[in-house]
Amino acid sequence: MVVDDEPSIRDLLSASLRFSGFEVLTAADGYEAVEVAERTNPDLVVLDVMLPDLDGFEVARRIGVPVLFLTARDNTEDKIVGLGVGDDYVTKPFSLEEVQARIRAVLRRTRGENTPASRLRVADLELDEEAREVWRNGRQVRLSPTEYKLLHYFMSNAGRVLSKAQILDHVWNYDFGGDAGVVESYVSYLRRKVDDVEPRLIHTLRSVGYVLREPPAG
Amino acid sequence: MVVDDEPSIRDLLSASLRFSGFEVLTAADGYEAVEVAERTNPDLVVLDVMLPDLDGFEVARRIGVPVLFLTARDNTEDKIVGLGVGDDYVTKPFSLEEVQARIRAVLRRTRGENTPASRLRVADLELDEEAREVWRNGRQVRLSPTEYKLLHYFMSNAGRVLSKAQILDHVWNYDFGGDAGVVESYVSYLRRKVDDVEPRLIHTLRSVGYVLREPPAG
DNA sequence: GTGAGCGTTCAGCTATTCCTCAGCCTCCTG
DNA sequence: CAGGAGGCTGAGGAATAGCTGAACGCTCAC
Repeated sequence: MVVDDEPSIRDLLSASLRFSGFEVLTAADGYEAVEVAERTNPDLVVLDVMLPDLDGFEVARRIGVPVLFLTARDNTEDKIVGLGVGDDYVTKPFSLEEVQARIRAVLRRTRGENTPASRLRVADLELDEEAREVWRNGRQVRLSPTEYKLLHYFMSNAGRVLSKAQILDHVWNYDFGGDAGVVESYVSYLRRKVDDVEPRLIHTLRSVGYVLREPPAG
Repeated sequence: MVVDDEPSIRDLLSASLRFSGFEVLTAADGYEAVEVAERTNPDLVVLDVMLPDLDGFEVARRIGVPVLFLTARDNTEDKIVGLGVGDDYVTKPFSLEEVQARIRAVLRRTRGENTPASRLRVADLELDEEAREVWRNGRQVRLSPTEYKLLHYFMSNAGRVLSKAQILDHVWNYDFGGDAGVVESYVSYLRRKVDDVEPRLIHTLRSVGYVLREPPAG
């Protein structure tokens, strides 16, 4: 369930989550959130701390399911203490990759240990979501947060062609004002760090985008 | 079994204990506690001294299973010590690490000596829960209470990435109002005391958190 | 009362990271 | 083959997260 009073945020999140295969309900304020949660018992609630009526914490306390808080990065950032066990928070403005990663982490934590180890693999490139580690050709690679998010996006969409605009929308914060040049920079960083051996996995499709995939045998 | 009339405390404790693998029942007042305890015969009861109906001492007397008392840091604390009731106690506000440590200690004591010596180990870093002793590289290290709790939390979650918020929620009291800077300070203390030799075990994941683990061979 | 140990805050410093930009390269087209 | 659009990447400046020494109270034991 997604709870935010700003429709743009609500739509952004629910569309992105639905696309990733989640079933999503939404609520625009605290009372509606409590009501819907009690009726449907969602697995997880993405919850803005700042709601017009009830405080986000109050909502969380009342509905008693795992929560991922959304909070502004201003003065109150550090006030997010007293999270329930397994809960987490993300600061606005966020990136969709960030939110989805946190959601999966919370679900993994609260659903118990039966969740399979989350490990993405394409050829000899491996990414461990839990440990946040990346390996290429048996060698561990150190990535900065943005590099990691970008590679994660590539790997969870391996074989799919991604335009720079798509990449920007998922990996960068939703308020990012710059142009797509930054994507080129980070693709360049990634190539140097994880794609400097054969077979090359990150391919440029001129004036279309990029794709990460194992080249065909031929 | 967790007995407290405040829902937030009840939820905090039961979620945390469930996550650690305990089976948890809850009760909100004294009569319910006695009733549930008689029916289910729990291994241990975490019991608030101050209940709306029955006195916590009275509940403990009636149900006759090992008890960990929760109490305010006031004269009832002295009462517990004076009466010699209960098997141990923790003062509110507590930290989850504290409560879990006490629970395990009580269970170890009341279940007899068959419990294996609880000793955590990561590389040449060792922690003896019973003796509350820490060794690195064959050398014993003296830690303050908070340093010990933090290291214990790290070691029981070795290999798992922990955010500062998570650390704050487990190691610090639930009413702690400060910001996450204090975690950085304590990580710094720990590094100086137990992580000043190779291989380094406490690793910073910038803008994500920390992880304690043996660095991979690669 | 006094001193030691402890918890917490804070500020200066360092290292990392992010982003922009400009120049060069590559590919495509005519 | 010339030109241009699109792409690549090194350099650099600004912002940020994290580290740590120092200071300040608080508690507790003596």
